[in-house]
Amino acid sequence: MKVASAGLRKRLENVEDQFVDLWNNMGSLWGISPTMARIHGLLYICGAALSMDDIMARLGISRGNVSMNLSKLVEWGLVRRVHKRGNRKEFYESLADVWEMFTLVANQRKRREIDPILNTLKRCRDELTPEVMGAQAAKEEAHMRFERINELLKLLTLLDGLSQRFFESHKGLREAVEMLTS
Amino acid sequence: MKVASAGLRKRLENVEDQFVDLWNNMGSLWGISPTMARIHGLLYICGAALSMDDIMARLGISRGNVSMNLSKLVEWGLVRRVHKRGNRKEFYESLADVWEMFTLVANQRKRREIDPILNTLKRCRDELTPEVMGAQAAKEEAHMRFERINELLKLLTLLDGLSQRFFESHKGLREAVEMLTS
DNA sequence: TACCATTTTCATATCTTCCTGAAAGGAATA
DNA sequence: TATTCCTTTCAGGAAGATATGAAAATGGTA
Repeated sequence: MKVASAGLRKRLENVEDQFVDLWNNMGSLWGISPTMARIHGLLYICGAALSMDDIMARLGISRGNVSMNLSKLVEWGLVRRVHKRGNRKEFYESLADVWEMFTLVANQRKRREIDPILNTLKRCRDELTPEVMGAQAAKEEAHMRFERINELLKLLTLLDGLSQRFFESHKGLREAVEMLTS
Repeated sequence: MKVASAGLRKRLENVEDQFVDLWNNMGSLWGISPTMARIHGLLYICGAALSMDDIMARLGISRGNVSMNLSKLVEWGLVRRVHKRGNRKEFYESLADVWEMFTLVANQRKRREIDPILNTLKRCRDELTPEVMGAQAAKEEAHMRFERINELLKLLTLLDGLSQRFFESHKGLREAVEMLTS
């Protein structure tokens, strides 16, 4: 019962720490480096605009590290820079809308990772067609490989379509909710 | 035009190499280590049962490495051991059904990674309820954090439900197809 | 049981990724 | 323009993840 009657500040910090740690682990799932995730986690859970020094102190991370990861977060669009008038420092704050955050990441990963994969797969498949291989394409070995690649393409295209549908805009969210509650 | 009239074997190897390489990159997406992915890629695209020596030779990987990664693949259920009678060696072959492979990985990652995250999140949320915090829970700072965690939980629970629906069984596949073609 | 073929394990080496701190760069103020 | 405050960059180092290869274990065969 060590936090039974702890001060508010202490309790909040306790929750924040747990959350940051959780976000840290989730990073790999989102394809985000752990430290980047921790910083973002802190900004999200605090809900306030923090300065680099705040973040350094709170997470025990060096200045350079914070700086680089913050710029990546800004690039991703998960975090935005905030100027406070009368203060030279820059502050940073996270998007507040989880759905927006999620679709941002999903769409970017699709573009950066999924689409290239689909293209390579198509190239592979095409190298096994009769147009390219001539009579050799009919050989069992070639045909089987063609089929396997094709199956994969069909599945990935399907998943791609689904994710488009759900993550492309805010409408997807509503649709998803309806789908599960109907 | 270097492969214009190449031998069948050579052409197949060429495609196989591309595919293995692609799989290697996809590994990170599936939460699978690159080498593990390469081995699995090779087994999938070849569609045959290969021995450890085959794999070592084809991918240029050491025996110990192949051994360890193969056992992980077997653990995951993506690859099965095959005994050929009259041959002491063990052979390994990949599942052939891409949908099955996908659901296997999805379900396992859910269990290993998503579920623990959901639990931690719930714990975090509960620490911010009036039951635990008393009057402090009403403070703006505490309430805001509670809301943010709750929003996140709602979204993740939704996504979790969707994935359940799609990846739990073969029915999910049909449903997904219908959804996109309707 | 002794032998041989094969696989597994694990200490060590290698590679990659990430982090630090100090120096350089920028931009607001005086 | 000089000064001050703050941020970015990056070479070098630390930590972590992977791979190797040889020794130990396993399990079939004679």
